[in-house]
Amino acid sequence: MASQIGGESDRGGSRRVQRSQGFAEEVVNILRADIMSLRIPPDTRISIDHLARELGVSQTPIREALSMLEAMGLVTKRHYVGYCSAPQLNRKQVDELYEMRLLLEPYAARRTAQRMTPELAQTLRTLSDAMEPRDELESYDRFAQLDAELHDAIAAGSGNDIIQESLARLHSHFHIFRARSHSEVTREAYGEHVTLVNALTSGNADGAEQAMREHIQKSYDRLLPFATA
Amino acid sequence: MASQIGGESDRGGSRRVQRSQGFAEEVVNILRADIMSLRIPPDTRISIDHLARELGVSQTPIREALSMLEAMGLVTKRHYVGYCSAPQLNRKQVDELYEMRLLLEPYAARRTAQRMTPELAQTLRTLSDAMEPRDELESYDRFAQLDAELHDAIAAGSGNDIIQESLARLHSHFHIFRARSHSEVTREAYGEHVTLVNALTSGNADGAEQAMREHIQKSYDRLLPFATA
DNA sequence: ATCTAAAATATCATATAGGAAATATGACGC
DNA sequence: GCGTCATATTTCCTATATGATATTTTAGAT
Repeated sequence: MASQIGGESDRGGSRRVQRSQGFAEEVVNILRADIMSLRIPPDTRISIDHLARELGVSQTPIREALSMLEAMGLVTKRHYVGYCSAPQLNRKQVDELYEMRLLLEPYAARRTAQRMTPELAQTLRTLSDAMEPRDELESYDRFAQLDAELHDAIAAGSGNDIIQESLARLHSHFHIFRARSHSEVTREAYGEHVTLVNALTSGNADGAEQAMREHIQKSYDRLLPFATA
Repeated sequence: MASQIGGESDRGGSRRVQRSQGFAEEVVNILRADIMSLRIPPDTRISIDHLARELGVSQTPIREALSMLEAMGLVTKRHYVGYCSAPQLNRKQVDELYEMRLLLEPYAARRTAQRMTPELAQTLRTLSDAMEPRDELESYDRFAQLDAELHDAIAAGSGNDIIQESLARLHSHFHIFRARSHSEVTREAYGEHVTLVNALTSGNADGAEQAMREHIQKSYDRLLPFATA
């Protein structure tokens, strides 16, 4: 078994949930952030009552939150055993993920280019600029966050909410796999993003579709060496 | 307010849950079946404690089940108000759904044709044959069920589990929209399915992809007259 | 008669308690 | 020393109780 999450040791008992809408939703946000940031490593037990004590709420909202995360595929459940964060993606799953991204994202980029507005162009440029690798010490977490926002903005720009939502779901699964990557990776990706955003903001549908396709393929090539199984 | 689900009147108090894995999972299956079969109409209140009394379990597993269904998008939740079955899909959502199907399913059909096995060919033929409109009185529910199984079998045949799962999710949303349809619709769809299965089982990748594309487009044309908003 | 406002009710949200299963611990025999 | 079995503990699963909020009903005034 891997390490245990939910014990009294981590987080020093600080971070309490604050009632915004409901406890369950807040717990979902906390756990999703913890899982996607790898603060909770993959395939790690998540104890209900430890978590309840740590967050200072009862077990009921915790169970609701874990049920939702289970439906999202971010945690798994075994009867009378408990919840686990989702395991690492294996090689086959990474292949499948990129196969699907290649079907959806280039098309979304094409549609977004066709529907481009000045406001969206500004948003894309801002995101792309923020990813410029000016500081070598910049964390990969930040890069991953901005990368996710950029791809989500492009998906949203396509006007198809269902595709956008599906891609967001894929991305959350994908996060579990990502490696803490090196500066050359972010530098390469930056250049591809610039090419992509240029095609998008100029309304070049063919160019945007092609740039997205190449970007995803190169992203796959960069990622593959880190594949475990 | 629309009608109320969960009262003591419907189902005559028969159908009790039987412990197989956990109550929550069983409740999810019951509610999903009820929603997809339109036994629970769209946009209908789902009361927690009524449901708990009806199924003979406490509120906790009910809440877990509803949380999962909410994450799946089959029910919506408002704080301190309760759960509702998802509303009808509007015109835009139907368009988006078919736009995405056209991206995934023809490709899946192509891959499935390339990977065809005798066992899968037999399965597809069996499903296709079962949908032959021999009996005019046959229920549309049964047709929809077989149609879902056929498309799922093709998606599974592609070898890409993530695409298969995504399509299954789309399909469950789609069920909410479907109209109780007429015999000519099932007859048309049957012919298209035969063409599709023939291309698939003969390993004709181009033909399968094209047949799937045309089938989905025609399915869209058949469905559109029923779009509400 | 209609509209407003306050009380009553129904339902949700959370907390707590007890029973059931699985896992961890330790003793015993080989 | 190693494997097996019984016990103890942990953790989960379900049920029930309490408090909070929205909705409905009802009483009163205009």
